[in-house]
Amino acid sequence: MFFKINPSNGVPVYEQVSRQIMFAVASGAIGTGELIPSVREMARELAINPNTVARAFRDLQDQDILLTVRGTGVSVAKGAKSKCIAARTRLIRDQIRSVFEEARQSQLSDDELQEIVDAEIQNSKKKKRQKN
Amino acid sequence: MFFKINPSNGVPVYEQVSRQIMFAVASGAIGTGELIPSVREMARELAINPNTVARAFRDLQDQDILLTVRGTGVSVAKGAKSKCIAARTRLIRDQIRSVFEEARQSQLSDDELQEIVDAEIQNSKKKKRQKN
DNA sequence: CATACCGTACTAACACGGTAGTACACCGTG
DNA sequence: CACGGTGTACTACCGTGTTAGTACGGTATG
Repeated sequence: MFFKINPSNGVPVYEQVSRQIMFAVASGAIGTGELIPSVREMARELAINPNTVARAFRDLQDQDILLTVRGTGVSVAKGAKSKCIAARTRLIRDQIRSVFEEARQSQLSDDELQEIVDAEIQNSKKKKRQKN
Repeated sequence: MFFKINPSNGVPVYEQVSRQIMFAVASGAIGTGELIPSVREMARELAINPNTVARAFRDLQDQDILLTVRGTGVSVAKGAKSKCIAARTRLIRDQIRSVFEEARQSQLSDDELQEIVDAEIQNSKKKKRQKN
């Protein structure tokens, strides 16, 4: 459970946290029923405020992705994995759609857009290979 | 000079304004030396505050893209077009890179990412055709 | 029962984006 | 010169994201 937080990203920190948890559940890094690190511990690891982590937990709890037991901790709810996989796909797709939309209205040519996308997707695959 | 502002986009309004002006210069919609609408007029058209427009103007002026003459108005600086074209490409590329980066770290598979990208780029081309 | 850890709730403070309103200096035109 | 339009500067205020600190109730463990 070591993810990265970018405080100057525009994206609220609490949303970055909830996304990363969702991603971990989607990829199976955290399994159903498994306990996740506590608010305080995660806040310490990520060097952010416990309240910010708590907010992320609350959001995920409202979506029935996390299940919290007072005094014990927070675990992954039953059926959360499929929800997280769907949410992940939706999130990435919406972002891609948004960028393409902006590219379109900026009068960037289809060819140039395709060129950039191809170059970056190759770049991304290369990084993935380096990581593995 | 009719662009769209999305106040609940996460992207600051003043940045949306400066981007749209850059895009207009890049695509040739506004030529070098040409006067652009005044702070107050643009604010009225976009239904936002004049201060927000003024901030966008100031940013572009600092980048030597706009040239302001007190009492007269704001015009497009010489050599701004190539700057705007470069900035546009950089902007789109950075956004795409950022999304791919998030997709990669979310453990989304290359195949699934490629699938989403292909579908959305087709979608984008279709919209462009509809517009023309 | 005592302790430690858990999630939760609350208030105060700060930074930033945005709005609102006002005032000022400059330029073009009549 | 007077007037209107221009960009600019400034203060005040609000909403939101974030931090900081504190306090409370519940649970596990000894």
